[in-house]
Amino acid sequence: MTDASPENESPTRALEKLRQAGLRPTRQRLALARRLFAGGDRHVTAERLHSEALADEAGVSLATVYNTLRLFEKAGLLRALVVDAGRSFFDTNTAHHHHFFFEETGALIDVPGDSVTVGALPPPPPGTTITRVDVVIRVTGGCAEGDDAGAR
Amino acid sequence: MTDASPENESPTRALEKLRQAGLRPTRQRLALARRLFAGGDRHVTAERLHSEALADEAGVSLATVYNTLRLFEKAGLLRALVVDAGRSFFDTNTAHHHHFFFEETGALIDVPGDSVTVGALPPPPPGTTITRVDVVIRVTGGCAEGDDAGAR
DNA sequence: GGCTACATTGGAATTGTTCCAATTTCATTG
DNA sequence: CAATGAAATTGGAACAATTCCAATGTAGCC
Repeated sequence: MTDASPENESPTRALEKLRQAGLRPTRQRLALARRLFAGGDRHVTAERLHSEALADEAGVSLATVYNTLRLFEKAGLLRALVVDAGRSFFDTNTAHHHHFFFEETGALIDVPGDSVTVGALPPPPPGTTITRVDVVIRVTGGCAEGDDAGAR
Repeated sequence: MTDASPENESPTRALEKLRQAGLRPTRQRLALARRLFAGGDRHVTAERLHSEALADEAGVSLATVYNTLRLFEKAGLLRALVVDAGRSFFDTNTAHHHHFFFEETGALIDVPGDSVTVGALPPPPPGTTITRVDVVIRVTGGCAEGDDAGAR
């Protein structure tokens, strides 16, 4: 990741995401967006993203990581989710889907495809609307290998 | 849930819970257990239980509330759940069930009966075992009235 | 009653996150 | 290309929830 090479596509994907959300493409945001959206779907904590981003040319402060993550979330680029006490994960997959959570390692991975089906939903309490249904499948054992394994 | 005691008074129920879990029935534990198990199912945060317990004759410190909640959880008397960033709820209903979460108020209530059915579960990642499946139905609007409404 | 192991406690320490005021960068316009 | 105002970034302080710790208190047993 030197200067923006015109023919390289990964830097462009990040930029596109920012444009699409109408956010000013600053150096820091690009660095973070690149880490978030370059590969496949990810589940990151702020701390982890920060420590990764320290390696990037443009240093990014922890405060900015938090600002940016919340910003991206508001812009619909990320989905926040809380599974474990005292930590938020940000999921780059904003489509409707569910998760496996490895209790030992604290890792989180997507449940493949539509292999979880929530049958009949109960009627929401009067006057309320369902915004989202989260299914978390907690598992133990095995050596979990999500993209966040070892984050604990 | 299994054995009905001869004289099920609320104070006794708490004592029974402690006995059944093999925990020493101290004044503080009894006070907390009474608040937790006297009525129907509850979802409390440590802070809330603490502020309630301050009204009891035997004052209970916040540290003890935390100790006790974790202890009760380990003993299977409570189930911890995390829905919102930075707060744990303790659920007195340890049976398998799911929740509505009111995004505005931060309240949590049980989903009635078995009205949520999780259809086919995906195979857990190799080498792991499913310990639990949590379904959280997030709702907005309406004036949420769980037993924790206003806790925010 | 006295012993010992376990409980409780206040307060300090930790952790994850937000807030804030000062500085830097971005994009625009002259 | 320099000046300019708005928006972004930053370090560090502030915060909230929780855990840790060492000192003190209590339950249950001989």
